[in-house]
Formats: sequence, C-alpha cells, structure tokens
Amino acid sequence: MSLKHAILVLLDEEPSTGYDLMRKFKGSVGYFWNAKHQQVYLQLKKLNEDGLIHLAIQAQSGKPDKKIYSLSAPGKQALCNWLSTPIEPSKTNDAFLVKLYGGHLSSKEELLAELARHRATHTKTLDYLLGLEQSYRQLPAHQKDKYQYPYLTLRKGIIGEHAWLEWADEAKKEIKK
Amino acid sequence: MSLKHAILVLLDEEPSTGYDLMRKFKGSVGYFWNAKHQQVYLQLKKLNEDGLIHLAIQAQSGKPDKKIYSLSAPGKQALCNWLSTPIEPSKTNDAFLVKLYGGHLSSKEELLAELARHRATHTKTLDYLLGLEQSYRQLPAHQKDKYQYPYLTLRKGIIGEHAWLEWADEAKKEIKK
DNA sequence: GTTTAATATGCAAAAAATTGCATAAAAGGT
DNA sequence: ACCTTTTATGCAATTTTTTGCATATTAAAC
Repeated sequence: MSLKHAILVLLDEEPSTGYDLMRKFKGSVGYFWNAKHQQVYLQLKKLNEDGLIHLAIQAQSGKPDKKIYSLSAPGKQALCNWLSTPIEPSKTNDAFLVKLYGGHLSSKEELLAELARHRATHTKTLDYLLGLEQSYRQLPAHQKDKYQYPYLTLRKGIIGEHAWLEWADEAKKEIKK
Repeated sequence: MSLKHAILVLLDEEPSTGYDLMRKFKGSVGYFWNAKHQQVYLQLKKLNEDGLIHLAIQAQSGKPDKKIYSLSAPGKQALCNWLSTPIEPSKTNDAFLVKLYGGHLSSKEELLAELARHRATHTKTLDYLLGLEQSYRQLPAHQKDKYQYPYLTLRKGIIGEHAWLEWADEAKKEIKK
C-alpha cells in the first residue's frame, strides 16, 4: 500500500490537486509509479479523513472548485516513519514478457509487430525523460540541490529505458533469426 | 488480469502443480512475474472450473495428494487468443524510488544502507540469472530452439539487472557527494 | 533430539486496483 | 458551428491482491 506514500512524497514537494498528481503519475514519475485517477481521488479523500493532508478549496468562477491538498504535520511524520522503514524490492509483473515467453505459439510477424509497438512507447518515454534531464541541467545550482533526489530517480528511468531499448534490439535480431 | 495467462503459458511448457508454478514465480520467471501462493492456487481452481486446464491427482503415500495441472484444448485456445491481442505496456510501481524521491527527508546513511540492501538482492538475482544463462548455453541445439523465447525473456532479466546495478553505482556516488 | 526449512495445499477477510459510469466547462482544432 | 481534448472531480461494482490463518509430512541442520 504505497500509493499513499507516493502521494505524500509528491505533496511534500508541493501542494497539489488530484489532477496535478494524476499528471505526475502519467508523466514525470510515471516510470516508477502509476495510478488511475479514481484511485488517486479516493486516496486523497482517505488521507484527508485520516488527517495526514490538508484540504484548501479554491473557488473558480464557473468551473467546479479546485481542491488543493497539502501535507499536514502528522502526514509528514507518517511519511518520515515510512521512509525510515526498510522495504522489500517491488514485484514486477510484465505481461509483454509473458507473451514473449509463449512466443512459439505466435507468428514472428506478430511478435515483431508488438515488439516494435512497445519499442515506440519506450522510445517516447526515453525522449521525454531526456527532456526532463535537460531542464534539470539548466536549473540554477540551488534548484539542482533541491531536486537532487528526484533527479536520481529520473536517472533510473533513463538508464532503465536505455536498457529496455538495448534488449529490444537484441530480441528483434533473435526473433528474425 | 494476466496471472491467468502467465499460468497458462507456464502450463503450456509443462504440466505443473501449484507449488511448481510458485517456485517458478519465485525463481526463473520472478523477474517478470510475481504472485503469492494463495493467488496461484486460487487461479488454478478457477481455471480448472472454467475448463481451461486439466487436473490429474497423483496420490502419495502419507503426504497430501499432488495436483498436477495441464493445459486443455480450450485453455490453449484462450492462451493463443490472448497472445494475438495487443497489450499495453505494464505499469511499474517501485516503492524504493518513491523513498529515494523523498530522500531529503532521510539521512544519507539510511539511504545508502537501503541502497546497499537492494543492491545485494539485485546482485543475487543477476548471479542466479547468469547461472540460468549458462545452463541454457550448454543445452543441445534442439533444446536451445525449444527455449528460444524463454531465453529472450531471460536476457531481458539480465540486461535489466545490469542496468539496475549500473544505476546503483551512479546513485551511490551522487548520494555521497 | 529438536528446531527449522522445504514440500504441498487451501479458506476467509480485508485492502487495493480496475472498470464502468457520470458530470461539466474551457480551450483548441477543422 | 461542431467535435475532440483537457481540465477537474467522484461513486459504485467488480476484480485482483494481500494478509492472516490453517494443516501435515519429510528432510536437513545444529
């Protein structure tokens, strides 16, 4: 149950709406955390009920109110407690590798097509992450310090996507063979 | 819901008990699929009820009966259908990176300790996978052909673990800095 | 000899995630 | 003008996963 903690970490960085968090999960932190919007809004509601986050409602003319959440003192405490507790390596469930494992039941054409499709999304993700890296590099020194740890996770994303593409090239050759 | 398909793929390879599957999820295919034993046994029950797998009970003196499951014709059909349906890239949820993202709330010592701990498990996994690769390489040609696709996924595991360790070295330096 | 790990299975309750449905206004494209 | 995407939120039902509990034998370690 770490969506809770993922949200707390993001709210520690800056107060956000559910929609803001969603965008982060779909974008900049999407290579290490994913969640659907329904899940995010539900967790925010629960975290607020538990007093771990504050809610400030910002009225907007015409539009529905914006609900801006921020970390509360107990929330920060809960986050720190979790951070200092060792965790087990996360489990990975990769359906694409399951499909490849049973590759002999497909045709080479189908396998190559799906590999290419996934390759495209990984390339896109890598490009996006490299863009973020450029932004980080252009930051003034004090900002770089602030984002030192997020940047480390970004590097994980970049190295991971590189590795994926490296593997994909190898796999493509091997399937064609 | 791909645990179902992961099980079908493994049963296509060879008839197995729930325990056999579990060992695979903890071992050779653990870098791309994970499941708890309760989940595996439950899925096997459901798959059997749905007629996608066959059950053969092997009595054992004293010990409880061994339940050996194998893929049925409808099961193979269902598997093939799934294999020929494009899937979305799997979502990743990595709690360790969440912790690192909020690294400024921890001490360097704690971060380095946890990094080292995770590094150790990744090193162990890599060694294990390299061992599997050696076994594969020593196989006679026709066996190599049979395991061509599982071997491809194994390569993914190896490249992925290498990348993890590469990143870990970079991260270690950056945290110490 | 006793304890621990491995073999082998499963139910039940709780928590978490997904899927389906739902609303509503603004902004941008054709 | 119309259509699609983006912004912005959420409930309800279902499915999936996790956690806790439960049993019982064998083999190995200490």
